Amino acid sequence: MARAATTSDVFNAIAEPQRRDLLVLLRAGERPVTELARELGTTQPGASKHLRVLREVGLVRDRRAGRQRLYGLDARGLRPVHEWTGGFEGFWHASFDRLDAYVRDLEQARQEEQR
Amino acid sequence: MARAATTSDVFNAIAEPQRRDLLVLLRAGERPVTELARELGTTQPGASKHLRVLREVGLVRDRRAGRQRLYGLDARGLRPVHEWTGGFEGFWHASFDRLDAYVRDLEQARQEEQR
DNA sequence: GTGACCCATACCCATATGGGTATAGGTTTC
DNA sequence: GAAACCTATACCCATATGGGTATGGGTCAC
Repeated sequence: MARAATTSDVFNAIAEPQRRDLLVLLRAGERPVTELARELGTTQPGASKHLRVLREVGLVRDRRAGRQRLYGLDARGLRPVHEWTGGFEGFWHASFDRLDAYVRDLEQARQEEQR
Repeated sequence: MARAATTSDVFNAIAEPQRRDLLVLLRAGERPVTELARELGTTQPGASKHLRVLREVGLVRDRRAGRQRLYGLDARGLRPVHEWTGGFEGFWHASFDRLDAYVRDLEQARQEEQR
C-alpha cells in the first residue's frame, strides 16, 4: 500500500507540479498533447500520462479533432479543494501568535469540557 | 524517480487523506500524538509519520509538554493552495457549456494572434 | 531506581509513482 | 495504398510512499 487514495482524487491529481502546470496552460484554451508536452518540457508520453490522471479525476476533457486530440480544462473539480482550504482561512488571517493563543484557549476549553 | 517534488511541498502534504484529517482535527486545538492516532483510527507510529510530513512543510508545529508532545495547527501554508485554486474560480462559476464556449473563444483568439 | 507512559525512529514490505523508450492504432495527405 | 503525423498504451526501471512492528530515548510517578 503505497498511497491510500490514489486515483480519482483531485487532491492527489494536483499534488504533481507538472499536472498543475498543465491546468494552468489549459486556462488559455484547448491544446493538443504535443504542444502541451513541448510547453512542459517533457515527452509526449509523459504529458499523455499526466493528462490521463487529470482526465480520470475530471479536471480535463478531451475531444478528438482530426488526428490530434484537444484537451480542455474543466476546473469544477478544483472547487472542493478551494473550499476545503477555505475552511482554514480564519487560521491564517490572524497573526500566528494570536492564533497560537486562540488555539490554546480552544484546547483549554475542550479539556474543561471533558471534566 | 517516483515523484518529482516530494517533501516540503504543501500540495503533496495534503494529498494524503489522513493528513487532511489531522489538519481538521487540529483546528480544535493542540493534541498529543496518541490522541490523534486514536481519532484517526491508526497506530501511533503511523500518526507520527504523517505529522512529521506536515511539520516539514510547516503546516503543524510541535511543543513538548511533559512526556507528551502537543501538535498544533499552522495553516498559513494552506493559503497558497487556496489562492492557486482560486485562480480557477472563474472557470467553475460559469456553467460548463458556457465555459466550453468561452474556452473556444479564447483558443480562437490565441490562434488568430499567431497569424 | 524501577516501572509505566508517550513518542520518534529504524526497519521491512508491498505497491504506486514518474520518467523514458518502443510501439500500435487512427487520421490525414499525397 | 503509402508515408507522415498525432496520440495512447505497454513495458521497464528507480524510487518514494504508506503501513506495520519493534525499539530506544525521554519523562513522570512511586
